[in-house]
Amino acid sequence: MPIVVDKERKRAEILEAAMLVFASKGFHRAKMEEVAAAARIGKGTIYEYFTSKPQLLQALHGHMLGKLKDYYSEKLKGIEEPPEILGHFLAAALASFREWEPFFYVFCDVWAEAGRAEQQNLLRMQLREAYQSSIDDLTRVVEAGVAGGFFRCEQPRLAAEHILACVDGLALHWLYDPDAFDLEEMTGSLTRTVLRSLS
Amino acid sequence: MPIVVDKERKRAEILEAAMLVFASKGFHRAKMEEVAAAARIGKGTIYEYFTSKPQLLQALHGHMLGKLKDYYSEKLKGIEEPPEILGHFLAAALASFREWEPFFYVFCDVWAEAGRAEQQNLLRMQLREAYQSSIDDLTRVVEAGVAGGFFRCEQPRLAAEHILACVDGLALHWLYDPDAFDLEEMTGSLTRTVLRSLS
Amino acid sequence: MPIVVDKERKRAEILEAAMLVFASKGFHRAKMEEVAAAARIGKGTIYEYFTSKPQLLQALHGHMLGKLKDYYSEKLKGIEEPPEILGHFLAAALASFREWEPFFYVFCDVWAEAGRAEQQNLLRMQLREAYQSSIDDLTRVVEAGVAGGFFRCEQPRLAAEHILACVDGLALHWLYDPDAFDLEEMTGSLTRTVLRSLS
Amino acid sequence: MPIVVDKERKRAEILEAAMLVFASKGFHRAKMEEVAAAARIGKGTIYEYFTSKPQLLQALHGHMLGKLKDYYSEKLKGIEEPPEILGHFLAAALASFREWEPFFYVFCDVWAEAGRAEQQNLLRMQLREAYQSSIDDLTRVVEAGVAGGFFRCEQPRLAAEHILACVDGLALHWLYDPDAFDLEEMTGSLTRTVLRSLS
DNA sequence: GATGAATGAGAATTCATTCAT
DNA sequence: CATGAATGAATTCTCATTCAT
Repeated sequence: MPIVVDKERKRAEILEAAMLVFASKGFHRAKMEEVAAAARIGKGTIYEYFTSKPQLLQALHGHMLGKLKDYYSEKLKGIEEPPEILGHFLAAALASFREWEPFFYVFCDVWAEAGRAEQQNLLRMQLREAYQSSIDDLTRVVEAGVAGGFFRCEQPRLAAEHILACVDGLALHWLYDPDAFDLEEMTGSLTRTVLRSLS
Repeated sequence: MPIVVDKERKRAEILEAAMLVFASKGFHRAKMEEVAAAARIGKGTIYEYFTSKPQLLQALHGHMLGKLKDYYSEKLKGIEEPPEILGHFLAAALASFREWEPFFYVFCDVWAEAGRAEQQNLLRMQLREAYQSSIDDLTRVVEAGVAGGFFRCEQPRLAAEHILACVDGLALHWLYDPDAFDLEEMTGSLTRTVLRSLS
Repeated sequence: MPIVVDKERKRAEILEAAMLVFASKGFHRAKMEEVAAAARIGKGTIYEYFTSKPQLLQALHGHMLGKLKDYYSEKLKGIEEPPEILGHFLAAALASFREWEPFFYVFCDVWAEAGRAEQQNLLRMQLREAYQSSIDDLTRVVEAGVAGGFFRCEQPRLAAEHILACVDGLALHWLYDPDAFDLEEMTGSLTRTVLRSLS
Repeated sequence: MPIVVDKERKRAEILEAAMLVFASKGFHRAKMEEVAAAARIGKGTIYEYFTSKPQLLQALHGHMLGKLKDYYSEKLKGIEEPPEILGHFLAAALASFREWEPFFYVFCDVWAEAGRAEQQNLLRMQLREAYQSSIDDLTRVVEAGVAGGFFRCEQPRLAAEHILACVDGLALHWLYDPDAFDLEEMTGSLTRTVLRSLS
């Protein structure tokens, strides 16, 4: 089914274009026309793939979540021991600040958009689910670590929350002040702190 | 004889109105007219106090930072021992999620706006300075704790970063999913984790 | 397949509409919406062809200069003898007061707008060039008349200035007081005076 | 009645301020507040002396006409012979281009404003009367010249029209292109042409 | 399916004017 | 009288979206 593949590819191209444009100009300042230009298609064509600008952002968000998931899968492939998983996760997370910087700018737009509850607010639901899912994954790692005798932790889910919150908070801080701290140094420091707090 | 007006008070009233309106509708969806209505003044009057909508957001951000500072001063008044300071700080921080919820919504707008560098981008600079200042304060607490024999910590500044990042990340998560965790439980858990990581 | 439009024709239609609207209400009192309505298009469409209201005026000015040029070319076609050229020119000029009355109203707006130097002030430059060009043309006629033994004139350029200034001044006066003088009578009188001053 | 004198003086000060502001920014771009600032009074005070912005322009126009009249009276004082009067008038007129440059900018605004007939349009009537009056004066000079045997002229009023139109046209041209011609040279040339055309 | 010309709802901002002091 | 804080009508310009081709 080559036509379907083609459609899928074009959709992805639009999303990539949207990401770059939204990241550099901000969701509200970016024009659909600019996204179209970046995707090398006509303005009207976007509407063949997405119903509206907010929906495009939501789709982009979903797309980004998927790419992040792939990124982590890749980085954590074959790693078995919970402490190691955590270490690699943190390293991957902090490394992503630089590698996926545009993502984080778009995330800020998502946060700003998802904030106010509206007609269903799919964006907010999507955000929530993504968070839940991440916490779930991380909680499982911590639990596995406890089960395997690596960690000691009475409330694994709360610990997972701490870890993820820390990563998000650092991302935000780093985004607005890349000189605030050294990413490599921070990776080491954070890993040590997290592992120590679980021992 | 010209009408005498407390310009400072009126300015503050507009800022309070802007905060509520921006928080509930989002910066971009909110109209200046709505802010004016909320402040019970005419549309044009806002421009006697602020030069533009973005500048109003920036001023609001500064206003909010000031109020948060006062809030923390109040909550930490008279507390001397570093571990206690940290505990009260964390309690105050998590309590502020609920108490100052509108602030956090506006912060999301600020993050989205501050992201893209424009004419100087005062917003970004203001954000950066506020962050630096918070980190400085927290670092000093950790250092005092080390000096007083309460804590052990080789890189107080990085520890301060961890703590602040964690708070911010939790705020964000809680904002979009108030059921994600119980605030009181989290306060205890976070305090324990932080204090343990410094012992 | 995109809609094919004769952009040039549409542009001209907007300019014609703008001329009528500006002429009847004045540049500053006319709304873009009125121009659009007169051109039977949507408000936003004007901005597909012109970047701003002042730019529309400038474009209109250029358009009018072109039409005036065509008008004179037409009126003077095939006339060879310098005295005859001058006579026909003056007749055409005074006749244009009535025929192109809207033009002159718009010229008043142009004069008022072009006055103050701003970002380059294309309007002023355009005005200057048009004037220069007219003076050049008229000077050449006078010179040809001198060369052909029809006229005696030591400073043809200054003479050309007199003639053109006289026409413009009369236009202005007639515009605000059509009863000030009889156009036909004035045409004869002016022609006689000009020709006598060159003999 | 010192109070009345004071009122009159203040009114004149506002008019002088308005002239400078209107001349430099244009009637429509100038703000009442700027006029007030230039007159060193409060914004509201203008309305104690003038009922509206258009009325201020109209009053200013009247004020300027008066000053011009005084200027010419002064320049032509004691001159009796019609040819000399004409010569001095033309010299004064062209000299005024430089000396009273702001006047001419404001005149452009007046032309643009007076153009469209509205509720009575006092401005237009004022303009017309001023023109009539000038033509009358000039006609009388020509007639006196004819009577005195200095000139030969069958239609003195039309001749007066030519002269005045020429001056106005030159003013306009010079205003937008001060390099178009040399004022002194033009004065001589114009005087010679005018006197010759009347001989 | 793709396009981009056309659209008009919508919002920020301006500024002449008013009027309480 | 003079003032300048307050106002809101008015207008430009933007841009997401539509739809004829």
